Amino acid sequence: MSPRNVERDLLQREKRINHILDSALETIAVRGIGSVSINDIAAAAGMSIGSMYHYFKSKNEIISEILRRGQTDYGKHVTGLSVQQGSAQDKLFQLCESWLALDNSWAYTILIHTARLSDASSEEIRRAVTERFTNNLCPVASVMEQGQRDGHIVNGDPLELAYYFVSLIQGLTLQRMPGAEVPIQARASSIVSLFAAKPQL
Amino acid sequence: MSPRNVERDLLQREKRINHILDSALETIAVRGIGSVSINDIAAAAGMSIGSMYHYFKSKNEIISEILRRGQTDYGKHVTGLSVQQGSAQDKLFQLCESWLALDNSWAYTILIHTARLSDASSEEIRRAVTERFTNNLCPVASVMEQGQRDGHIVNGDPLELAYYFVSLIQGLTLQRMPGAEVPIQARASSIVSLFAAKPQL
Amino acid sequence: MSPRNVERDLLQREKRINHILDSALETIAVRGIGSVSINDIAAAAGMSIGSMYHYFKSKNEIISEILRRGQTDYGKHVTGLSVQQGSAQDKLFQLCESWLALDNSWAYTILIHTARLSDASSEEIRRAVTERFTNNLCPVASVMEQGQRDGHIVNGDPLELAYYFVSLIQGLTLQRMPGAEVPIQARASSIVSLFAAKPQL
Amino acid sequence: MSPRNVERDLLQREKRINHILDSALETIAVRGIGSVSINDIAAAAGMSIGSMYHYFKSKNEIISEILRRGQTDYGKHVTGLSVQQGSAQDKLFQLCESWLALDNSWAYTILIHTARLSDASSEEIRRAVTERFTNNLCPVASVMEQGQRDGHIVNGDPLELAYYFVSLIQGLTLQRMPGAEVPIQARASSIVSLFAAKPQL
DNA sequence: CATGAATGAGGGTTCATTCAT
DNA sequence: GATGAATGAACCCTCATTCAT
Repeated sequence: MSPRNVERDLLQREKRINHILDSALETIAVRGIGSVSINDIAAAAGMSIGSMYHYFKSKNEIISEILRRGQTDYGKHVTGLSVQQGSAQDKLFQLCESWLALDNSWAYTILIHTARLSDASSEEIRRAVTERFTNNLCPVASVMEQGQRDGHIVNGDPLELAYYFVSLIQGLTLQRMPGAEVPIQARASSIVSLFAAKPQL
Repeated sequence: MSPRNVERDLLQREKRINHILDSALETIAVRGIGSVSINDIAAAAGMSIGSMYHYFKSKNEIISEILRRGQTDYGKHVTGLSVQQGSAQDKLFQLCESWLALDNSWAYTILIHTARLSDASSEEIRRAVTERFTNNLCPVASVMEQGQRDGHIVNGDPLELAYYFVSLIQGLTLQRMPGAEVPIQARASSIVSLFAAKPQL
Repeated sequence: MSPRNVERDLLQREKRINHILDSALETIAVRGIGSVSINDIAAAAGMSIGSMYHYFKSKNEIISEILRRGQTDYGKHVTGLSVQQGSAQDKLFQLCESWLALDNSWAYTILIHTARLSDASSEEIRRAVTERFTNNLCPVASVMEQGQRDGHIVNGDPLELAYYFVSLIQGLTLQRMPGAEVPIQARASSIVSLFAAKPQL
Repeated sequence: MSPRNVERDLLQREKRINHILDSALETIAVRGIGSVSINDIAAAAGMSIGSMYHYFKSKNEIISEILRRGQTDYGKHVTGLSVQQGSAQDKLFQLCESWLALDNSWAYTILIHTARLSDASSEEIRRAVTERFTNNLCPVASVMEQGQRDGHIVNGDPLELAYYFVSLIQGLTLQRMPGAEVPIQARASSIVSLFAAKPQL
């Protein structure tokens, strides 16, 4: 009736959506994306199947939204990092560490890769994921640039270096799938040092 | 007793098996591993569903065999490379190039990652894939070692360096999924140079 | 060419048929009729699937033949028993004992019941089995009659008594399915005594 | 929260479950347990295949439930009979009559036997059926005991006598499979008289 | 809005039977 | 005769989605 009710309803809706997405991500992280059904997500969110379809058009949209949220959050995070005080190496080191930690971000990375690899996800999802991935390279590239200006980072196109850096990290993340871990330790300092400037004799 | 040419039958069987595996790989490469059904594979191979089960115990076994074949072949390839004449840098360069080329090996890499990521593949498959992956790191590590002896490759545990090198390449491969390609060029020479020795001043 | 070869061929064929039937019965006895495939029978007989269809028109015919053989053999056995020397009670006792023993005859009984119960067996099989079953009651009925003449067996239509006797035994056999045995001991002497004459006061 | 009438839903669910079980039993009675598919049961119940799996976890569970219901109902029936007024012979007579009538109980008996014989039913089902069968012997045994106290029933372990009595009835039931009936009339009075006391001279 | 029963296409798998060799 | 590869219909079961309540 009153505008306040409408507003409150919208807030309520937003909260529900976030709750569903959180529950879904949690479930997917534990059980894998392929074997998670709408039923499972609904159960995890403590809601009915029907409600899922009030908030999302399809299962695909849920996955899509999880990815969008995750990548957007990561984008903010890495952008924040890039404009911080500190050396480029420190920033790359932090990025490495936070990625190699097997926390939430890890589940996101796996999910992102799965989404891009899987034909279960639509062409549209795959394109959007890739686009955001590419955009998220920019802050890393600017860190590389900063490092080059300071003489700490190897020469070359900063975006290309960022591309290698992120691909390396993501490649490593893949090797750490629970239940199929490669028994080799990855160390952030070693990784960063690969990108260190090579002084000319 | 047996009026059939047993030897020829065995050859025929082997040929059929290879044909199925090839068809399956091709189909998976195009359509993705998750949504490829036995039906699809049978159609691609030009055979009936029932025939699939003459040659393989289950769909899982087909996937499993594709992976085994691919990883074994790659293992031979990289081992051969490691014992060749030539500088370590050349060898890494060749490895890069052959990987970044979007040929068959690319489809294998995707398949391997998907298999490791997907909960559709059984625990057993994931473990076997990871084990072979780890074993295949050894020849690369020996190339790293050779390079270090020659003063061309950066210091550090050779196996760890190999781990980074391969992860980097594989990470890049992921970014090149058809239909979702990151619009950045990866260049083998740049990648190899990350692993180049850093002369001390 | 020569008549002797034809004759020998026929003998060979008969031997093969018996071999198949024996192997099939053995397999069925162990694994149950429902889960035994032509493939299994062929393997047990050490022959090829194709050969099965040289000797039998269908799987149904194999089952059918096993039943026919088994019931015919049993018919001979019980007829022999009925014309032997000895008291009616002794004969019934022997019949009981041989039936309650968990030997080959037990597997036949189960098979017969399964065939009669199962819709997997055709109407035709079921009718044939029932007809042979009914015929095989006659020798038992004649034993009952003998017992009545001697004053040892209860009054009543001998065929009806035989029907009860055999049904009782068969009912008991069912209760002794391996893996689902009723934990009560059946004793031949008690069973026979149910059919003992009831002296009038 | 829930705009639906929860209580009515639960009632509806119960009704549906019973409807499915009834339809399934009917279908099985006509077509046999082995060749009844989920499809058949769904068709008989006028529902979709998917719905079956809303109400039951598996085909096995449907069979299991039919058996449980049937045996439990029978257990109540026979227990009620055993504590009624009347002579033991009357009670056995009634039991015989109700069993030999080719009504619903007949289908249950066949189903029970088939379940115990068939390897299609799981080990678990077979065990449960047998256990309930054994328990259901007790009321019959107590009738036997009553008869012995009154001097109307033959001597011997009451449970063993009950075992024979029930096995006899069940054996007879088997001989009356529609389409394969043994052409001999079974009469309740004759059967009961087999268990009558045998006066000592 | 909330609910969960209903749907049915599609998944992997089995197996009796046929037939070219 | 002997063989076993090939077939394809049928099995049980899953699950994204719809819709009456």
